[in-house]
Amino acid sequence: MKTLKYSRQRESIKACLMARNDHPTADALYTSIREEYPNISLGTVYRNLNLLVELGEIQKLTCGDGADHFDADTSPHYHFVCKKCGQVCDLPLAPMDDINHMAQKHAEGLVDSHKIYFYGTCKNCLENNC
Amino acid sequence: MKTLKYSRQRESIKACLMARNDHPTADALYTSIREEYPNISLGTVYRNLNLLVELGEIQKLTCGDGADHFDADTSPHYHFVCKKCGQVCDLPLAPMDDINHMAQKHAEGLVDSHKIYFYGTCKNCLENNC
DNA sequence: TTATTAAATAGTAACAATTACTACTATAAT
DNA sequence: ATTATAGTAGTAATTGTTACTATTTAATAA
Repeated sequence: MKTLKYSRQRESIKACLMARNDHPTADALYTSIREEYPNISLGTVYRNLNLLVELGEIQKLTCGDGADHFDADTSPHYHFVCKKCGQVCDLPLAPMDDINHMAQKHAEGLVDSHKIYFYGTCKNCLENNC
Repeated sequence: MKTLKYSRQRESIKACLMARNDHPTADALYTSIREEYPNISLGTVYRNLNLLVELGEIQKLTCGDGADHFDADTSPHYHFVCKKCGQVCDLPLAPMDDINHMAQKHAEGLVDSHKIYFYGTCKNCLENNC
């Protein structure tokens, strides 16, 4: 089997993601990591992000703006997406554990998880009439 | 302003989407429309799908499998995505009108809509041990 | 330590989904 | 019919992401 080997790049990617409370795309993360590791490869960022998702250490958000976003917080919570500026942020709404069961009653297959994305206009865009 | 002009291609795209209860990608729709219009262009399919989304006549689903899916039913309802085979289908769970308000209490911006994707294994994949 | 093995990397090429461009066609209003 | 303009087909370009390859690096054992 394939044993995981330490890499400072992977550590840096995870640390960098944990340090921010926005939910950056792979490319945005790549840009900020290059400040510390100027010649890290974009492929390395993508590969490690996917690996970390598989390991369950981070999660991937697909909110509909073309690029995937990443979140170091894997505990169940929801996200708000601004339709004007595209920012993605946490929405501290209590996780609805019951809705998988509610959905299960109406589903033919086996439901094991769900994602909710709320859409609207963020505070900043409201104030600046974007 | 830009006045909308009739096009048989657009009609066909909408009719074709309404006729199916799966939620095809642009490319899948393109394939089936070509049976009737053998030289319709993929760009035309994309352009019209986006136009119909803007007009609010159909909706776009971004469930995380790389390609966008389209749904002719714009009434509020949710979707189930099979993690094995990737099929996307309706989940006839009563729309939760209240959760926008619940989310609003915890959001800084203005919440106006939400999408829920349920994930799991579809009936067919369960039966066939996919 | 050094040698060995396999995982990870940088850099680049390839890929898939989508959009943009352009010359031409079709619709609708005069 | 004429004209103005939206829409199309076909293709090129763009974007986000993955695959490939030669080289480097981490873990393990001699």
